[in-house]
Amino acid sequence: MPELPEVQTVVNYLKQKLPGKIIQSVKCPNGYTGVFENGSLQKYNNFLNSKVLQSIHRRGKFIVIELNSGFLLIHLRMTGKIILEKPKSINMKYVSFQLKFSDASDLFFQDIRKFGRIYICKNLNWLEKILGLEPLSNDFTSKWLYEQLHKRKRMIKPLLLDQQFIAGLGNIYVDEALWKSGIHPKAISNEIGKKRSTQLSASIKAILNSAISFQGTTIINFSYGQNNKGNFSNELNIFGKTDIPCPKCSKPIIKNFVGQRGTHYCTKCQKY
DNA sequence: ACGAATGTTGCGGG
DNA sequence: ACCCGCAACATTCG
Repeated sequence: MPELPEVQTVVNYLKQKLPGKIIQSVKCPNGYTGVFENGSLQKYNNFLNSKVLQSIHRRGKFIVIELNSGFLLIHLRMTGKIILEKPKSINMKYVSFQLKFSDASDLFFQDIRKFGRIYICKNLNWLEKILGLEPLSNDFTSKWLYEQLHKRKRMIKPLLLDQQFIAGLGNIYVDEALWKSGIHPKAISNEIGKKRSTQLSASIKAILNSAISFQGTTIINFSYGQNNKGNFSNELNIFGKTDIPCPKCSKPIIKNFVGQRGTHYCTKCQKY
């Protein structure tokens, strides 16, 4: 259930391992062909065969692998996991995508819930169309955020989760950022003042950067490489802390649904 | 034992 | 434009 920091962590890991590898073939070990977002296994084989993996970066929650011609993208969704060194006990039942490289190594995409998707494309124009601003980019300023919040009239939490608005935030970090900036998850975007809006943009950047430095958050099953876990779990203030005293005011933290997403917040610290 | 919930996203409908 | 409900799927928790 990777969000921006987890995807960045995976990308940082892949960067040291993948560049230079040459694809020999594509497999779908468990037969779940729904993993191929744009075409059949046959088409993926045709497109990827003999391609050289070059640079790797993150855009939103997408892992973008640049090939010598075209791109290979991976979206982990809820339970997707990339494994490079084959463990003795890998359960191929959950591996829906596999790359075999010319040096006899492999990339396994293991995905228990099968929501993850693999994309192939010639360019990234379509991606830029569907994704909003990168929250860690220089363009994401307090001024930008304030203006954007006031152009709309939406509940702040669903808005922050909207990938077309800001790319990369998910349930954990939105809850954390709203708590840190004292904003109620149901607050209406254009009613958030300059001060808290500025606080929000700063909180988003600070939390994401901190989470990246801790290799992300593992709650249930995020891991990368050889089962490395994210260490930001210990740094969470609000997510998953139902009934635990708020670190700021000691009032027990509430969990409710906001826009169909489980949402943690403090009714004393977070105001409309 | 069974229904509900899980960190994601996309769709259709109002 | 936006919100809601539900869908994809498997596992775990209460």
